[in-house]
Amino acid sequence: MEKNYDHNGSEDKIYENWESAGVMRADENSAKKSYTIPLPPPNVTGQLHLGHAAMLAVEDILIRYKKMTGHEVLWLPGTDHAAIATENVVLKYLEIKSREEMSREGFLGECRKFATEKHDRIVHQIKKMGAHLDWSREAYTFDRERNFSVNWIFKKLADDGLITRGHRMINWSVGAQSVLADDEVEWEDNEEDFYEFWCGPFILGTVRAETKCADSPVMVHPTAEYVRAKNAAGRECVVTKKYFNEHTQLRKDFEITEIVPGKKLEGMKFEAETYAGTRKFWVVADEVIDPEFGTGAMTISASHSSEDFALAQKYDLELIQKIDFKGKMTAIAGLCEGLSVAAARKKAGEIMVEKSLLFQKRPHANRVPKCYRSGTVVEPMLSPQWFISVNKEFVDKFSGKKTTLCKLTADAVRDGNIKIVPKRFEKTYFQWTDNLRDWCISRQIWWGHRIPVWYDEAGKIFLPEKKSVIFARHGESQANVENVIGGDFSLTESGRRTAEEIFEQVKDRKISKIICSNLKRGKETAELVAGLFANNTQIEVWPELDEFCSTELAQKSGANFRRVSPIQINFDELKDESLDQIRDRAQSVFSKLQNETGEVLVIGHKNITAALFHFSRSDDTEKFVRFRKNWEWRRGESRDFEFLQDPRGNEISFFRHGESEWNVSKKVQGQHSGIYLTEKGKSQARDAAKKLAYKNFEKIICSDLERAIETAEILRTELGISPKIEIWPELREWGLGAVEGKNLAEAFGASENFPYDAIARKIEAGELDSNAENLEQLEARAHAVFAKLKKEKNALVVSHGGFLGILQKIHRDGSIGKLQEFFKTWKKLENLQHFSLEISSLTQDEDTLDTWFSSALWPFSTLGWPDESATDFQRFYPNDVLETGHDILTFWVLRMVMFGRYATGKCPFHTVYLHGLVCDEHGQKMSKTKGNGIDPLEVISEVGADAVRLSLVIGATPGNPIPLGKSKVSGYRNFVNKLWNAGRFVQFQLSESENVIPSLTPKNLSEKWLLHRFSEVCANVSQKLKKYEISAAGDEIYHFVWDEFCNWFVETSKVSRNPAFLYGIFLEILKLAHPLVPFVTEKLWQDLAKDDEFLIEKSFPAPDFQDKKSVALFAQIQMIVTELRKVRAEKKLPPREKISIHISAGKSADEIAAQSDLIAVLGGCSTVKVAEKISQKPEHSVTVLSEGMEIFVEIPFDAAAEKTRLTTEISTLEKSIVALESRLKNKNYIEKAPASLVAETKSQLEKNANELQKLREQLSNL
RNA sequence: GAGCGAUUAGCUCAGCUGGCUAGAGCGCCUGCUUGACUCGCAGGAGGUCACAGGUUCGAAUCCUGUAUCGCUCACCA
Repeated sequence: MEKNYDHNGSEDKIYENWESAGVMRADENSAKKSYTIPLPPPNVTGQLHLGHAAMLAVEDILIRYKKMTGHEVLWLPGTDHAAIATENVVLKYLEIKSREEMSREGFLGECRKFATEKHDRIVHQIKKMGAHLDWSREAYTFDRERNFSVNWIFKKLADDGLITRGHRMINWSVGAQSVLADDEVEWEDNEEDFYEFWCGPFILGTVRAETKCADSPVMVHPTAEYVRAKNAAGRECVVTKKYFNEHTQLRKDFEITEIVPGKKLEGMKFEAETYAGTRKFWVVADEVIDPEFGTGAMTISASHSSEDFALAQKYDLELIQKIDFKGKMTAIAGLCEGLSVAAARKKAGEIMVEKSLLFQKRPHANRVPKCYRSGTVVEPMLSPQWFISVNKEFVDKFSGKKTTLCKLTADAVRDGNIKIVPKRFEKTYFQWTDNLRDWCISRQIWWGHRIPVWYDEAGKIFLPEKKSVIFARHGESQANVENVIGGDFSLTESGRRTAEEIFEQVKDRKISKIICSNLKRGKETAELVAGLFANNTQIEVWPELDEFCSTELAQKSGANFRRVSPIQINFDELKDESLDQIRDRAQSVFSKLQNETGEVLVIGHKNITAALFHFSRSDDTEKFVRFRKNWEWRRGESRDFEFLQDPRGNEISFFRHGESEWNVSKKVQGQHSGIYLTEKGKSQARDAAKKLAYKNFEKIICSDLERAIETAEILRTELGISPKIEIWPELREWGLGAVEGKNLAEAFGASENFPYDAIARKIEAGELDSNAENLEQLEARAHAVFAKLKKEKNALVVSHGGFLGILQKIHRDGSIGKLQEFFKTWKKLENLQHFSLEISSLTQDEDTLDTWFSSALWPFSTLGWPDESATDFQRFYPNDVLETGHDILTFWVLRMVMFGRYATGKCPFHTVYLHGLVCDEHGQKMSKTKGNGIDPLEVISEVGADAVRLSLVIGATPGNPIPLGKSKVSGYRNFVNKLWNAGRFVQFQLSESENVIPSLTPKNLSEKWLLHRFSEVCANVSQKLKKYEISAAGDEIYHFVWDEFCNWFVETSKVSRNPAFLYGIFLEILKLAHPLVPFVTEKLWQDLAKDDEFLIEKSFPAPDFQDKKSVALFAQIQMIVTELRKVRAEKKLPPREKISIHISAGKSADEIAAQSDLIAVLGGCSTVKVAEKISQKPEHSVTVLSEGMEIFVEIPFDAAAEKTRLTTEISTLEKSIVALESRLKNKNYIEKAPASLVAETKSQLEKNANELQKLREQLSNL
């Protein structure tokens, strides 16, 4: 072993070993109690900083401790896509100013590439800290799985009416042409002109003179006193009394006519000139007006200030945009139109002077919001945004009670279900929950979860649709009986009966279609189930639903007739189809399913269905293998497969009326009325109705011709849901004029069923009479129908063959074009009874969601939610502890609680532990400009991760700044090295004997003492960790190892060698220290312990050894030794020079005498004589008192020096005696203080008095 | 402007529900090439616990006020 611990040589290797051995993976099947911490995901493009390091250290200690105390721990890692931050980094990296320089897809591609590249860096850095993370479950806030959760909760919120769209003030950076988050705005102190100008009789004040061109009401304070004054010229003036008194000019020129409390001003109306024209004003009183500020009156710029906007909403004022998004004045600014804000302000001032509106201009200290990126001014602007209504009531699915998101969030902490460490942050938490405003979740950036909202051309809003497909597993096949895997076998008798079981489960659903694989057992089951439905439901065979067991595997198991459970499938061995291929197949099935309408029943196979369930949300093949192992599906069992589907535009179904009398007699129908359906036509309508039953039509719209109305009525009756019928004459068949009623052959010279070609030719050629509709008319009618249909949703339209064709053609091509060509395809569709058209197409909202939206789901979106039956969710949710920096309590923690309670009904964790900001050793914030920043990776390579962890954890209390400096770090490096060297000592001792078996049986005094102390320390550490007093726990370990084990015990062990115990206790100490310093302890464990397991797999020590007597005796020995050392130091005796001592030890003489060897070695004595009482003090000796004993040390002494020593000791003793006595003299003390304390005081006094007595004797004997 | 926190040794900080002579690390001073470790060992000096009141038998600890510093939020027509 090296003399100094080489962290660089061992840490990475140890971590690799942990990882490859899989010790850090949480076993979802374990029976142990779970303990879960979600890792706050660092920015994927970020670098590890000390805040991360502190977070990792604290969480790792908790995780390792819990694991060693018998928990199944899951510490789930991941990264955050950090929307705005990443976008900015990528912009910089690409050296472009704005993302608009690229296409959306192109830019996102660059972001994705960049994020993937940087991902490995941050992950590597996290590993450097020794974090015991389950990398097999690594997640990313912007992957497919998380996107699914995001959309799911968005949909849920929307369904509960909690998502709204509204206007809201945003920070608009004119320079960057982008919205900024509040924390991206920098405030700059500025001295600006404060304009005070006339507005009718009022004098108003503002810095932003340019915005005062279209304000309407004048706001005053309701109870403040206003002065109404008039000058000789009749000019009126209304200002607060204070303002009036402060301005000599006003006092001089104006004469007070009236003093009015504000309320009387309310309702006052006047017309007044502004710099941009005359406007009407009225007066409103509101408390928000500060009568002390300015003139005590103001007007409202609703579109350019958030406070004003709030007022505008309160008083329902018109919103007038005065500045556009380019930072230029709009037309309302009159002469200032088109000017920049700064120029407009100057110009407005000049106009005010011209119009003598300006009363005065004075300097005013102001703070101006600036864009941190472009440095330009940030304008508050109004823009449409999406919100979560946090104060709106809804019915909580879990409690069944009415509540609000805000209440749910606050109550989680208020009811004690979540504890915040340190507690004082609960105040901050409540301060937020009590004043929570609607959460604006939309961001005008590209890198993020796109808002799952679509609009049609009319601006109507569409949300994703929840869709459910029923899956049922086929019945038992011959292969099951014969224990063969794969192959194409038929159902057994019992397998055939499974169909009835399936039917029972799904009979009440409106199944429109059954889909099955191309394998016999699937098809047969499907056929049997279909047969049980009265209307003989349609079956579709999808070969892509075939099971994926490989033929090789089938042969293997088939040949041996050995049962191979799917759980034993070695996915690497799948030769026929790789995991990647299975994934692609599952995903294509998924997208095909999305095109299905109505309720669909899929008869599936176990493995491919599992793949479908998994890969519909995820691309991760490794996770699929695990998922599959936990996924059970009984034969015949049905399950709902729920997913979200992008909305389609408004889809309208069209239906051609059934066969009419004239169809049979082959007469031209056109718009001729009085034609009715034949019996065949009626039954056609009834059949069709069955097929359309799943659609839940709200309305049937039909033309006003009898054959259509008749059809509509049959449909209505058959559909059984009584949609109303609306008659639209514009849905009539095209009008053919004079030929109507004639025989087809007669009219068009064609006897075929329906001579479209001939009709088309005639219409195009204009050969029909003027009563017939021409192409323009037809086209206009079709467009009118579409325009009207856009307002409908879920309607069924009953019209006529020819006109429906026109509608279809126009929908596809925009115009009729050549009818003949069109009818070539239409002919093929002649027998078609119905079709659907998407009347309007949808476009998705351009905006993305606030990063915190996806982060808020982190504690459960990583565990399989929204699938609440997911193994991980069942096993590891709720989480236990959420540990993070206190600065994001309100941003993140609060939102996790909100979404957690809302989406899962449970608090996502029970404890929130907040660490402080890491700062330098003088408490200064670390910053690049100050140059006091510390790069954790640099420090790790200098001193090792263990030392860094200790530095960040010890001496840090939750919520308070964590000071970190070089000296602190090197101090803990020294500790790690100390531990290492203790290990070296142990190894050296072991090398001196053969086959030492570690033992925890103490044989001598110091071993008993140490084991007793070790028991105490373990208990204390556990206690402290339970209370999250990590610093105190670390401190205790630090001092136990260094002071008690190294400095005392190792020294004593040199006196009486017992390698077995030394070995045993040292291994236990390694376990104790492991959560704190995992690397060095693991290294020592591997070097010393003869054990194949890693240290982390061992139990945290919890010995229960008590021996108070030995502890007391050892304390006496320690005192003696310390006193001797003091004497030696004072007398400057070199260690080589041994001393002789005599101890007068009273009753404990025998016990002390038994330890004289120990005293001799530790105290550097040549002889140690112990007696009950030594009556004669040896010559040339110094006397020291310790624990009621007298120790005579035989050394030449200097009487003068001895005198001063004794005098000072006497005086301190006297002082303490006075204090103790005065306490005991106090009656109240004796009566009110606890008896044990009083007794203790008494004995202390006695002891001190005794010592004082002896010291005085010694002094007099000198 | 509002809220929260801090003020303890030269420096950085512990001190949990009040209770022996207020602790640690670093630094400082004095010794020591003791056979695990100079990234060490032994010993030592150093504090009116910001200030002023109050509660209490008893206050660094609880309460009130003052001062200084820090953090967070809001941003003022």
